[in-house]
Amino acid sequence: MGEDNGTNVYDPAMIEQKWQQRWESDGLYHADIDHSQPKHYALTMLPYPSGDLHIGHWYAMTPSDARARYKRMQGYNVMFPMGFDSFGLPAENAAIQRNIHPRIWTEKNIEHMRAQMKTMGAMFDWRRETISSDPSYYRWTQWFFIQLFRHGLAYRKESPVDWCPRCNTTLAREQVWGDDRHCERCETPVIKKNLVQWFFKTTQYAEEMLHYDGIDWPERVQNLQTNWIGRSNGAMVTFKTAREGHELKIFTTRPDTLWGATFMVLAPEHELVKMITTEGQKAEVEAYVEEAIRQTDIQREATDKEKTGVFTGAYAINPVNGEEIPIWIADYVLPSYGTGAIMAVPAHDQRDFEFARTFGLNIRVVIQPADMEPITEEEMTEAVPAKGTMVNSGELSGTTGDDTVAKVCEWLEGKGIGHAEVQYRLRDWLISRQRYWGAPIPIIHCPECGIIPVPEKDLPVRLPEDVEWLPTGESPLKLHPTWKQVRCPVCGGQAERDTDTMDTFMCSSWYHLRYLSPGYDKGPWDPAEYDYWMPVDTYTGGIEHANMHLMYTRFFHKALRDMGITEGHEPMLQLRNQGMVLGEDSEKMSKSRGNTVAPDVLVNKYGADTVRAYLFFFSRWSQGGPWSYSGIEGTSRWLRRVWSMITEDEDGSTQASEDTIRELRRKVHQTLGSITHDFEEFEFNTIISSLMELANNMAQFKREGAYGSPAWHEAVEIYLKMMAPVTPHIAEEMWMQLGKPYSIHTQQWPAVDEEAAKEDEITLVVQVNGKVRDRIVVPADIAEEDAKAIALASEVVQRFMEGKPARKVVVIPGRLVNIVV
RNA sequence: GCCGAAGUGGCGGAAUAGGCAGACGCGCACGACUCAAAAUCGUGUUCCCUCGGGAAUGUGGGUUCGAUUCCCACCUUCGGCACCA
Repeated sequence: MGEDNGTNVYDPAMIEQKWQQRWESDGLYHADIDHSQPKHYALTMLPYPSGDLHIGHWYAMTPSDARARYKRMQGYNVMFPMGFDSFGLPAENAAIQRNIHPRIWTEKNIEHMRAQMKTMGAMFDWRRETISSDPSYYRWTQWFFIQLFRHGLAYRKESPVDWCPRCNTTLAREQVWGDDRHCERCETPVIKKNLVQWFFKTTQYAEEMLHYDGIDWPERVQNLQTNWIGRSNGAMVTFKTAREGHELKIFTTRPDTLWGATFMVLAPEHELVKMITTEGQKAEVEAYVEEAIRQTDIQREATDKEKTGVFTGAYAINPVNGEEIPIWIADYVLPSYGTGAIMAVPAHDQRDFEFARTFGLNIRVVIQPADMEPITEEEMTEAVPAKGTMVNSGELSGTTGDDTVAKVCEWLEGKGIGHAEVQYRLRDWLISRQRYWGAPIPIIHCPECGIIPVPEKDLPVRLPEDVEWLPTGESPLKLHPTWKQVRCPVCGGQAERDTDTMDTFMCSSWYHLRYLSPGYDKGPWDPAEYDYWMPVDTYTGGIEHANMHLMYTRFFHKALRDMGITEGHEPMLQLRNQGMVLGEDSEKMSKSRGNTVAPDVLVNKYGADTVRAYLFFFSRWSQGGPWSYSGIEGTSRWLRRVWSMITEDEDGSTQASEDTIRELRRKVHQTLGSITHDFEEFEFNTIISSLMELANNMAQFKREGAYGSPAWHEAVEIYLKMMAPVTPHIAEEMWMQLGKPYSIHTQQWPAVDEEAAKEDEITLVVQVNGKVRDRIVVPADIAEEDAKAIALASEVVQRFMEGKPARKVVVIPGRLVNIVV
């Protein structure tokens, strides 16, 4: 063993480069269809090519890689692809600031990041690399748009949408964050604009997306998605205006309070406002509407502000009791939820209560909770939202119990004035972006024929190369002199292309499908590849995508399923989320804080294996946490120790005792058992601790003369196989130095020898009144009675029993005896 | 306000079908090697103590022979949603 010059020091830079080249030239990580093996599609979220790989990328990708490698050693045919989500704004900003074409900027970044990524030593099959800004990719993104359009799932409408004044584009609801409603990307507060935009009907799948049957996704993600979809049960009830008899539908979750409705409120934007406002109220109403629309969402949605509103002069008839009640408008009613109109029940809804008190409107109690004193309108200081017995509610007075709402719905239905209804908070997905660097929306606007999809044979609709960005902030596609000029595919007349591009989340909704066959040109993917690899077995990535990418991709899959394009109900069976690596100051890493950690520098100093191992080790993967430069020294030390333990001969000629050999094998197989479990559960930190612990034990056994024994050879072989997924280079190098067949990464994951792992002796813990008083080494299979006898015989135990008789003795076989006196 | 997650040594974190709290690592201390230092190796390291023990997993209760783990209430931190009818 050892190098020619006699020294054999661990030189990560040398061995990592060597093996990366060898693996690549051998195509060791190529994943091809092989029906003789079970498949495993492992996927980690693809990065945006920002230009520099940061430690967060390593944190997301290398554990995912280790898991994929483990699966491969378990006998699965594993595909682990990588690509780039390469459309998006930063490319365009670079174009504006530095006068580089977004395509060139993106290509350069991809090239650089690909090279950086290769230093990770991950098992990416680069033949399957997919780049979403490539025309061969966005051709199919556009094709999907057309399929959605044909199936009525893509539509255009004018509505008030969120506009980022800095990015000069509209944003989806999910991309507007925080109390100040800022742009997810540049943090500028958004404003509202009334624009005609394309939407996808995500709401059509709201109900289905609430169900997570058959998928193993974290509760947390399910929770976030469920909250975001925001299902609420209630009733739809039709009121009518008193004079003209206009229908006025409202949604309520409390139909049991219908008899307490003393007025109605419409959103200022409600279509009926103009029609019903009386001549006398017109001026006041118009002024209010104008003011409401002018306000920003933040001003308008501030929950702590005083209630404002205006009477329309009109009245509605409450269908449950025929009462005439006034119709007001107020900005606390949102146009975008329910029907944009409510019945107001001030006695039982705090918002309505405040409104009623501000404007002196009637309050009527119609619910009496069981555990409260009888409530009266005069004495109320706040609304009583609790459920209870219906009172003052005509023939339904006295109705009570958990099913009150259901009973009322049934009654409403019988009368033909309403029915049970479900509302969702989820909105349709706004996908139009007024920017250049995205997939052009493949639509032609013809003055004669209307909205016409680009014929599939004409796809892709390519982005023009010769573009310039004007300070107006408008999209170069709109300003381009000729690009939008096109013949209508139907009538042949002069028409115009849609100059908007698609939200990049559209590109990432199906990238996992393009990996199947990135070069395929007869369809978005090769059906044979689809049949073998789909669905994705394990998907890993950041939790921040719970309400964006992960919802869009589910929507996309379900929509395609209903068109007969995909199969199954979900695209990704198992999802796991990593946490975030923070700076040493426990703050989020950022250049402005100066607390970033550069992986390239670390790789140069320690080698990729150490960086990988430290990232696995320092915290629970799902949790993340602060980086530590002194912490990584510990993992570096561990790898150097393992290196010398395995590659250096032992000088001494001691012969290990049988006990030592037995103990060595026991530790090895016990560790194998726990590491196997940890790989299944994504518990990477304890994989490393177990490996460290075993290395400490093995070093001890080596000193005791175990070196060179069959048990030692077995231990080393198993040790290297367990290391292989986490530190692939050093494992491969030591494997080779031991003369084992290339490659360690194609070896079978070892099986636990249960017999070897079994303990012969255990330390029996003896407690008196629940406190540990003695520890006695006994045979592992000791009988309960014997354990009890030994425990009671202990001198220490007798001292603590103080001569009192044992009232009760609890024996947990193999663990402890608790004596109660 | 609503939904969810988390509180364990000086630090990062282990341990939950209820059974030895603090694995593993960092840091620190001491020792070996060295002229010396670094590196490396070894030993120790929750706190208090009258060296018999005692206390301790955010706080207070409860269930249990026994609770970091289960139940109730509260405090703190973080994430998401929020005039959503």
